[in-house]
Amino acid sequence: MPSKPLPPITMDAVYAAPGYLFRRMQQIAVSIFMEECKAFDLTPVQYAALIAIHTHPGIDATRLSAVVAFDRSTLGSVIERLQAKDYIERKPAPEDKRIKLLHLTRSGAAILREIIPAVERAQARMLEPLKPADRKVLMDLLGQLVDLNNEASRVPLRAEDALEHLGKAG
Amino acid sequence: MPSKPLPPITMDAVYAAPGYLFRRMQQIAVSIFMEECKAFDLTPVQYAALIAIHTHPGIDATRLSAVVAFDRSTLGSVIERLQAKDYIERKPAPEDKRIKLLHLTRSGAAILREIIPAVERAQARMLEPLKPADRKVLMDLLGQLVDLNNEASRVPLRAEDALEHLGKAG
DNA sequence: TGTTGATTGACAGTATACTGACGATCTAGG
DNA sequence: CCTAGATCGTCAGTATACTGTCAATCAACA
Repeated sequence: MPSKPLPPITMDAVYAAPGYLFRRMQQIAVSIFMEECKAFDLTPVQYAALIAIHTHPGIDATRLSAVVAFDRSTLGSVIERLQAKDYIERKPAPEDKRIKLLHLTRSGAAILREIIPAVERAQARMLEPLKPADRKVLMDLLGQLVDLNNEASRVPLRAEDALEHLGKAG
Repeated sequence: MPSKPLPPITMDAVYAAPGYLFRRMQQIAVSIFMEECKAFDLTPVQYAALIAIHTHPGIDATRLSAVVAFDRSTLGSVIERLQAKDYIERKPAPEDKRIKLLHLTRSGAAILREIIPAVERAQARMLEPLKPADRKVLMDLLGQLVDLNNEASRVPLRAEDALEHLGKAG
C-alpha cells in the first residue's frame, strides 16, 4: 500500500500563516532598530530593560522580568551585559540577601537620553510603509491580541502589579 | 550644570511601541506552537524548513534560506538537527561539488503529515481572541507590512525567484 | 588557459529565548 | 524556635538569529 501523499502544501500558505508573519515582522523590526541605533551598541532588549530600570529604580531581576516580559534566565545575561557596559549597577538589598537591586548609572541615563530619538525613528520606520490610518488599526488590533493572549506565553507580562510588593517587606 | 533629566518615559509607551508588540506577539506565537505540537519535537523554524524542502525537493541550503527567510548561518544548524532526527537527507550535487541537495526522508514526510493538524490548531489559536473580521484585517495589514518591509531585513524573502536558477547549471 | 570574482557550506562569536535544576535565603506554620 | 515550602539568582543545555570569516569550488573573462 503506497504511503498516503501529503495534503497539497504551498509556501504561500506558510507565508500567510500568522506565526510566520509574526516571526518575519519581528526579524524586520529588530533589523530596523539595530540599523537606526547602530551608533549606540544597545539591542532592543537591552533598551527595554534600561527603560524599565529607569522607570522602576531599585527593582530586582525577577520583577524586572515580569515588567518587560522577558524570561528570567535570559534577563540574567542581559543584566550582565548592561552592567559590563556600565549602564546599570546592582546593589545587594539590605533586608533580603537573595535580592540585588538595579539602578541606572549616570552613563546609563546618558545613553538613554541620547538613544531615544533613534529608537523613535526606528519605531516609525517599521510602520512607515502603511497608510497612517492602517498603522493605527494594526497597532490597535495587535495591542488587543497581545493583551488577550498574555497568559498564553510562558512569561506573561505583569507590568505594575508585579511591583506591588516592592518595599513592603515588613 | 545639572544633567538634563530624561524626557518623561513610561512603560506604557514601551508597551504600545510597534517593536515591543512584534517581539511579544512572536513570543506568544512560538509558545502556542510549541504547546500544540509538543508531541512532535519540531520547532516552528524546523517545521517551516521541512515544508519548504517538501515543496522544493532537491533545494540547496542557500536557496532554502531565501525561500523561508532564515539567516544562512542559522539554517545550517537547523538542517543539522533535522538530519539528526532523520527527517531530511543531504546528497552532494553531481554537477557542483559545493552544493548539497536536500530531500525529505520517508520519516520527514510522515511527521509532516501528522503535525499539520496541530500546526493549524496553533495558527488558529494565535488569532482566536479577536473577532473573525478583525483577524482578517490584522493578517491583511501585517501581510502588507511584511511584504513592503521585505528589503529592510537582513535576509529578505526571495521565495520562488530564488529557485529560478535551480537545475539550469548549463 | 589562467586568473579574478562570486558562490557554497562551514565555523567562531555574540545575543536573545526557554527548560529545568540548584543552593542560598526568606516566610509561614506548628 | 525550627522546619516545609516558596522565592531569588544562577547555571547548564538547547534552539533560533545575526555578523564576519574562511577554504573549496565554480563561472566568466581576458
